[in-house]
Amino acid sequence: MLLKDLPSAATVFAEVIIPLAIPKTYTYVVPELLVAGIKVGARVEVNFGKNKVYAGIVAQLHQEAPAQYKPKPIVALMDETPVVTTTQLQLWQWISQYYCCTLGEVMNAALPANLKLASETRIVLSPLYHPDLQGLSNKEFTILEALSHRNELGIPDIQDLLEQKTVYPLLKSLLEKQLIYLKEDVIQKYQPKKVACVRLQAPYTLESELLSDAFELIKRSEKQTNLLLAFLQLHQQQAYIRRDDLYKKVPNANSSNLQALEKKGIFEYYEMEISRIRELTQFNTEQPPLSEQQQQAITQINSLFQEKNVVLLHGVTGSGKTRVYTELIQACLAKGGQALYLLPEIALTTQIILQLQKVFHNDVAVYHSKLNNNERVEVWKAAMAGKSLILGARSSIFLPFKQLQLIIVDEEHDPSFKQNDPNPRYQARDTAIYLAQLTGAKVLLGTATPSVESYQNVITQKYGLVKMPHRVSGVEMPEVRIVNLTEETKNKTMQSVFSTVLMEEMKTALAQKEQIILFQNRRGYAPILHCDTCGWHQECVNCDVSLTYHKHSNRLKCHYCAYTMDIPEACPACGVVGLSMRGFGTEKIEDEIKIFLPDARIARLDLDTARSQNGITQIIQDFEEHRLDILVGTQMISKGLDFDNVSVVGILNADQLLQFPDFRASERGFQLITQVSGRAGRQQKRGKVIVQSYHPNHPVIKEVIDHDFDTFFSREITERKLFAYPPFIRLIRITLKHKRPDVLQQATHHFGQQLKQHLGEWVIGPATPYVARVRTYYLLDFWIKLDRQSKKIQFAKEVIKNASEITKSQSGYGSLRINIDVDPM
DNA sequence: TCACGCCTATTC
DNA sequence: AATAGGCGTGAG
Repeated sequence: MLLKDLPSAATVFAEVIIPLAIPKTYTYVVPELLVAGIKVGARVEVNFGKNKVYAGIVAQLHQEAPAQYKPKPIVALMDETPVVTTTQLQLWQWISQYYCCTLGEVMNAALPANLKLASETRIVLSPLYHPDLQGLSNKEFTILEALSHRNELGIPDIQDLLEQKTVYPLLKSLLEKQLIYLKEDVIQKYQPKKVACVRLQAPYTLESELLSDAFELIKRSEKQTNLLLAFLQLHQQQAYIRRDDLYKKVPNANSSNLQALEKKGIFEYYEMEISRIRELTQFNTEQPPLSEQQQQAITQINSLFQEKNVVLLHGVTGSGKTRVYTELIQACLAKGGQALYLLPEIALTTQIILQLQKVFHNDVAVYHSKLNNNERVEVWKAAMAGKSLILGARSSIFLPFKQLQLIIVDEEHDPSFKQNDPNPRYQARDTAIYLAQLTGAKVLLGTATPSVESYQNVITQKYGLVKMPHRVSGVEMPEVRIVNLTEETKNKTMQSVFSTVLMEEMKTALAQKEQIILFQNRRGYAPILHCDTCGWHQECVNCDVSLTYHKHSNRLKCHYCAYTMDIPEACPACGVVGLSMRGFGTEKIEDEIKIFLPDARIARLDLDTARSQNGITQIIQDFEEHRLDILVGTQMISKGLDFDNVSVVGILNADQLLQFPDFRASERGFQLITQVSGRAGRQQKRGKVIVQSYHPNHPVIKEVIDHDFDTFFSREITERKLFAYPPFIRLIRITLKHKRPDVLQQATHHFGQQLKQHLGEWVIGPATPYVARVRTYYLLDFWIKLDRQSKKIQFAKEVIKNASEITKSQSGYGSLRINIDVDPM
């Protein structure tokens, strides 16, 4: 070995997180030139694999040379200051360990796309190319042809061009013939937003008397004079003047007028980097005074925070929890802390954003999935710079907080805090509690319907509890009435899907110009297209579910994958013409109301109507401002919306809400019905809730009617204990997926044996899940029930990881997918 | 005979 | 996750 190959004693190595689903960090040499500048938490450009370039995050720096291999060098540093704090790295580590996924997957979820880096192989034409070249294959020629028209192509472009996936051999041969080059570009994607602005040129300044000279200079041009006047006027209100603002102020001015001013040495143009975080111009700091109940709650929360890190605020719908939050946030900010306000994505409507912006002005930044990438980076940087309040959905726990002192998790019970599908399958509420431990912050969980887990933590004294049992300003809880659908059907008093009682209440409400919400947790028109003769019904070709009929598109749609198809004219099984519809969804309800109440203004809020951009906001705003009388919706309408004129809420089929195929059925049902009911009667008047059900004696329905959370909880917790479900045990679900059912069977057997060998009777399964095939993959589940000692849990996770490694490495099981879901919901 | 597709190992 | 290399199958 040559002397120069020997690592000197001072050689520095970096452990780098690569944004992929690979289990470890990778070790790179830090070239001597970069040693001084490299930092933990900063991004570095590294080569990975044969010819890939990634932006990795430095997780650790050390001097232990790896013995087994010669590490590659870091290509370049991408940041002078870290983009990720050490606290975040600790959080990532915890998530990857607790939720059984790789650090790379956490990194992918945590980092806004623009802070990641794209390694895009671009193909460029070589000057050696000539159109008359001989000896090229058709495909090679096609590529070169395309390149001579466009000067650059990506791999996906070429795949599209040739309509085939494997293009690499072709490119390789072209590379060997030196007809193309590869341009391996690492592209920095984030671009600050810039706007064209105008300022005074030296020697002119705002106050100087020289300005009169300027006016003198342009006195013959009315437009130029107006422009200068407009400029001075705008300067009273804002720090910088956009060119577009000037045009708005002086509508008849054009660019030649401005250019004239520039030529005369009065104005000059410059590019200003502006923030994409929308700035609010209207201020209104006045908050309503605290009610006695709110004041008490705040006092209790603060005193509980002395001894507990987490407090549960159990306040009925309409008790004014938000006002309590704002008070606590203000106190936190006053101490120089940052606060994070987490809530379900769908509840992040303009309603709550505006409400908080009115109090906190530009101290609020909003972070959610609808932001574009540049906006995300700006919120990221704002958080790092110490932005006071971040309002955000699930993923905002990943922001780089500097001084986090308070986390509020609103609608704490909401299942959407759990990410279910791609890794990391994390529960944002639980992760937030861990994050708070890292930063020394306090956590307030707020809800009208606490999750069984959280409430059990109250019972065991782990969390503090504060109650707000009354609605603001003495409004009564809504009156909940139950309608027995079995009887109504028997007595033929149903009008389509509406009972007489509901119909009458709706008519009364409309007559008094009050609004109505109808809740049906099923979208589409009819969930089943059914042949009455032979019993056939249409299933999805990719999944084990029946297709839902959507009237709007007049097609059958799968709610698990993207599949849609035309309606068969006749039954494909027996040939009888005329299939009938079974069941009903939001779309049908909307249609039916139009028949019975033709004058009512109706809108529908579900995944189908909300998909179109701004859909949700528009519909909610219309409803708020009384341009609509009736809102029909799925569970979307149950989340954090406050309307002040709703007097009737109808739940069309409560049984459906109690039929979730798992142990959380009752909990979900109780939460949904209570939350939807809570939309009724919020200002002066007591609202009415009509619950239609075939099983009016179901205990959960009784408990909802009585607004009796305590009875619900004690009954539910007894059952959870009896049947060994969370919160008494810890649950891990492992799903195995394969396109071929026989292979899946074998692999599952193999995998199950290993699990059972180490975990014994803790392993349940394999069991066929509720939907046994999704997107052409067959599924089988294992459930692991563990007692809550952390040692055992850690051991079980190791066993699961090993078993999946071993099973996947077995020949024939290469394309087997194994998903591990810790604390599934 | 080579091209394509499927499977497997590997990535510092 | 991405991808190169190994090996088995099919049309010229």
